[in-house]
Amino acid sequence: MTEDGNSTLPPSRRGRRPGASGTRQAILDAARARFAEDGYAAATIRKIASDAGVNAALVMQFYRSKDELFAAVMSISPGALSRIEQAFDGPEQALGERVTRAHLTLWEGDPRDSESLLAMLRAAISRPQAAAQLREFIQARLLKQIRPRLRDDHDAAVRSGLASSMLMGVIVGRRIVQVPALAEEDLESVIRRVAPAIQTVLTGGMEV
Amino acid sequence: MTEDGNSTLPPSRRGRRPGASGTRQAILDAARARFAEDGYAAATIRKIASDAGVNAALVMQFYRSKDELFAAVMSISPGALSRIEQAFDGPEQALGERVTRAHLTLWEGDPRDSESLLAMLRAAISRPQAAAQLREFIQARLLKQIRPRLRDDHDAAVRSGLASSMLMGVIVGRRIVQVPALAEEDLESVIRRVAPAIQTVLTGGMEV
DNA sequence: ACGATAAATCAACACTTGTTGATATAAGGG
DNA sequence: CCCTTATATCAACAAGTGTTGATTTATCGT
Repeated sequence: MTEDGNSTLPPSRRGRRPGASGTRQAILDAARARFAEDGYAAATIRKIASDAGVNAALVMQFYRSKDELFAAVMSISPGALSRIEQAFDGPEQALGERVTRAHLTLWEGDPRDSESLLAMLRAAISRPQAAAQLREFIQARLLKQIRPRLRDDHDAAVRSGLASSMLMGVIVGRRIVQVPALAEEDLESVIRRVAPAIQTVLTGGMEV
Repeated sequence: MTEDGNSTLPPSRRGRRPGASGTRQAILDAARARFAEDGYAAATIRKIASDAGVNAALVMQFYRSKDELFAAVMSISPGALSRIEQAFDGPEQALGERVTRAHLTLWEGDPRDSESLLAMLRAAISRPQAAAQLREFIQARLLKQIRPRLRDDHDAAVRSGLASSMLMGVIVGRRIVQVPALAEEDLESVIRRVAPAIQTVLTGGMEV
């Protein structure tokens, strides 16, 4: 006994930890979850650091500011985006159903994407920068796809903007405000109910 | 800057001001606008007080805490609510149009109401209390009206929840995210495009 | 006129936030 | 081995937050 071997003496928790840490990614994951759950303001650096099992100062050393950390979180995988774009291929008769499904599954699918989007949405409500990002997502990505299928640009912009906004509203109702009837309803059933309405907005007549 | 360097010495701006001030209402108005514009967290007592041309401590003396001030702001006038309820009277064929119009005009009408709703929506994203309030607004008020017109309760709840959420989404797109095509479009045109979709959600078939 | 009360400001507290500089430990190349 | 670099913690700052107690000035009932 009295032998101070190797195991009993790591008193100071300071300094670099042994092995490959992967801490940077852990911080990013914690940040994404926190931003999505609490919004930008309420998601403090200290909480994020704590979630990642790390000191707050380290977060600042990796990502230089809270803003840059947020920016690092705000990205949607190209794969998810292409899945949305593909939704526009096919018979126009089922356009609403495909667009609705693509949207809702993106917003409720892989946390890597859905949490980013939720965070973006939450932040868009309090931060102009995030609002601009979401605006671009809603506008450019969808408009690019919808435009060729509709008559004139202005019409296409309004229709696609409305469709995106309404689908976004469904997400807000389900995930944020958590209207009981919506939050409990399963995704497939929601899609079945919403799709015809989106179809109406996208292709339905209004000039009648 | 803006230092008033007049030579007369109007002694100490302290103490009660002459005349009936109406300051209490001014604080409430400033708070409503700030909460709607900045959200709960970013709307500081000091900013609200400054908007009302008053010291921050006075705000605390009138409304005892920031929470109570917020609660005081969160109320929609009975008149506005009854206007919404009336929207459900009439031929079912035009139900979507009336509900859409009632909603959108409420959300974009008298600032007394629309700012409260915007503030509620913004706050719902960061504060569970506000989320519950908005949930109740979306659910109870509308469900009570829609229920008699639809077959079973579950169906009615889901349909009315979806309609409200989608309309809320349109507001978010127009007022918060500010999707250009939507923000620029005038209200009447938006109603004309959205109404058929809401009609579809409320009364349209799904079992087909 | 007087005293109670309401309306207003001031100064400060206790706390949290993002951020920074110093320091400590590990990893890796020469 | 040493020296650089990446990883980690600690302590503290400056700014901003909601909130409070003391104080000053006007209003109103008696």
